[in-house]
Amino acid sequence: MIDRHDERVLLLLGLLSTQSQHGYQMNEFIEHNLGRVTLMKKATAYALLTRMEAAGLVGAEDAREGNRPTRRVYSITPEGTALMREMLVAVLQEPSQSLPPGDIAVMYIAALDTDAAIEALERRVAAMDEHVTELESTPLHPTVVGVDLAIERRLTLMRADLDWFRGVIDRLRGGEVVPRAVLAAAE
Amino acid sequence: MIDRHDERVLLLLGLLSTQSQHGYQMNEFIEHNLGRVTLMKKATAYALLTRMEAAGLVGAEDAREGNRPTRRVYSITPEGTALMREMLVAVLQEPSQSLPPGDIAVMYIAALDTDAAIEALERRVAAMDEHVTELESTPLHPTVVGVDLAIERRLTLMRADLDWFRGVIDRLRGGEVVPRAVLAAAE
DNA sequence: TATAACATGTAACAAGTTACATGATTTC
DNA sequence: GAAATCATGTAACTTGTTACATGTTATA
Repeated sequence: MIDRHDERVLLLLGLLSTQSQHGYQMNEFIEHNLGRVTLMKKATAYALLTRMEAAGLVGAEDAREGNRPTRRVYSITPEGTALMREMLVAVLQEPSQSLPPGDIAVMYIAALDTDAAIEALERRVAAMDEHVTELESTPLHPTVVGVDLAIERRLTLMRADLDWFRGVIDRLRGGEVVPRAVLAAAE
Repeated sequence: MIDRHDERVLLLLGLLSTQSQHGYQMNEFIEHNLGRVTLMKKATAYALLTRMEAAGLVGAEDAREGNRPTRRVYSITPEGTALMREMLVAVLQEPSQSLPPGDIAVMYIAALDTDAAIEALERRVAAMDEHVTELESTPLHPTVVGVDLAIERRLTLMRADLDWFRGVIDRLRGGEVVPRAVLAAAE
């Protein structure tokens, strides 16, 4: 029921590992502070919390202040803490065999004529450069310890990607990558 | 109906841009030659081809040899060729704001005690190293032009990630990243 | 004789997103 | 008085995956 490789579970467990919180609170925090590390939507977080409660990873208690809507306050359980540790080790130790978006397009780049390819890649490089600059000037994260580390990693990867694409542009200019039919032979 | 940012559409269009082919043929080719660049399953490819036909990107014709099952042979249309070009430019020019898997775990790395973190990261680094070596020794791709370029990019990104993780291990050893509560403050 | 390959597709299921319902309170 | 905030959750929709149905031919 709970996917032990779902990083969003890890995120929610991590948020609860320091403070008991209600769903709305976590969602606001994620939206305002962690937009850079997750794309999880609010409805998904609510659903996940419900499933995590059913799995015994978190406990829940209803609380009300005045006439406001009831808050469902979640607290991490010992099982949740244990799973968080397990998931951390599991995710950290196994390298993600992820497919970088854009790889299919890179594969077919020779299907474009050289000028069009160069133009497209120059736009990409410019946008990436801007993005790197923006990330570099981001102040250290005030609240969540570790976000800076994740951002640092992203910067590293982005810089490497950027350099690689610059190299491809150079090769396109030098005629090393020439437009041609995409398939040499299909068995 | 057809997502103009779906790289799997691009993949299928690319395959058809050189040769008319039937679905089974494309699926076999993808499974045997392109397992490194896509995770698309066969049923998904069949469904996509059907939708692409409805969208006019490909034409289809039934063919039969002897008593074998009928093959539905797809050919790219002028609209398909035009879309392929558009998609290539679009995907190449806009940098993918992708979230590298593992970032959440990296963010919470300080929730582990230092020894456990180092141990996990050493396993990761060893596995990544092996993977890099394997990719480096992969022979140039015999059939699909451009796969080598995509693999080269992956290698670049993997090497950068690898180096970064080695640096984190060093910092953990040097006591620069210390275990501590994950949240400093939640507003 | 059994099972793998050929070739397509459907049905059932799982999971995520969008949009909305609900109803009080605070802010403009 | 209108709109945004607070707080949770549901319903409808889309999409992908797994497993299977189908029936012939080649292989072990």
